[in-house]
Amino acid sequence: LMTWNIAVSTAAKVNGIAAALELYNDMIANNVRPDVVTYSTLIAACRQSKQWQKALHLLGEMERRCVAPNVVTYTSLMACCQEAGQWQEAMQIFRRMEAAGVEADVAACNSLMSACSHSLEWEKAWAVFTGMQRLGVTPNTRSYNILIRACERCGEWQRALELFRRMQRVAQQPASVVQPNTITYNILISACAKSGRWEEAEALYRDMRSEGIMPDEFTLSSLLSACERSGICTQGMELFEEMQALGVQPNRVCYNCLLNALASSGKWQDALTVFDKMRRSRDLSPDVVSYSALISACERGGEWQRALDLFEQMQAEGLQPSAKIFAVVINACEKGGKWKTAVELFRFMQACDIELE
RNA sequence: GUAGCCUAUAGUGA
Repeated sequence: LMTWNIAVSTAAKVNGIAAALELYNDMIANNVRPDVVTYSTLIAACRQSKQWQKALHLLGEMERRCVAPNVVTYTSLMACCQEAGQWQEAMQIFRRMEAAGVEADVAACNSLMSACSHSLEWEKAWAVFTGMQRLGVTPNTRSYNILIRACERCGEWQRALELFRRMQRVAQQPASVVQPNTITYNILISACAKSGRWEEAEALYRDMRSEGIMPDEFTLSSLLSACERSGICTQGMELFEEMQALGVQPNRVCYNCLLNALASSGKWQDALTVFDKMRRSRDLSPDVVSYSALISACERGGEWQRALDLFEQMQAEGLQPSAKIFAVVINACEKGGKWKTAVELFRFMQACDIELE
């Protein structure tokens, strides 16, 4: 049975829920009785493919086969309720769990809070957090992360910061299971990035470093995104180097963020350098976003010929120019007085069935 | 030795 369960789990991870369900059917055909682990694995896999209905169906099947769900099953089920507005379903599952006499643990509470967070119900998430004490459950790092994220999502920034401070205080207590981590800081930094608060983002990053918490690709891309929105790029370049020295391997998103920051500062030469480095030193192939940023940078610098060359180059690489890229290239040609080319591009765009906003 | 929670609207044109 355990061998089957391992196979189901592996199939779900590698080939998705459909493959896992096939194995499940094979189990039954071979007269192997699936247990609670089998079902929990399958239900957890439904989350990946956002198959909330399938998860519920599996719960029904469990009951039909007289397999009792445990706390892991319910937690996985609640984790399937992260589509907007499904917090009430998650609440129902939680109550059902309690009614079945299954005790909630910290993961179950976290899963419920997370469902509330995705439904933009920070007050509900908060109520769950408060209720944990009553259930004899101690909030952990993830609990705080979820609640901070819930507040941040709902625009309750002050509350998010207060929670963060509380988290830091709780972390000081002996044998505390709470410790701000990379994700905690990433949530806060990306919130700052979204509203272009570079200084605050940078300050958080410095705190993070002084606490000895390692940044990752998300930290870097969030900070670079903050740079872009604040029209700063030299500090972004520095951060890019600094993080590599710390062992962060910038991925494509990081490069794209840096390219965007350079583009919005009009640094097309630097953007070209970064673009080449992305290819050569990291072996990352540029995507439509990369080209979009680079072409914008050239357009802003009046480099219409270069913009056109890049436009051709991306197509030679099999990339389909987006509406934004067409707009930028056409604009570049107009600025360069290349009316004829601009008109040709416009026709080509229409032939590609792309419309401008 | 097998299953669950922060992980994806935590990060780029979107």
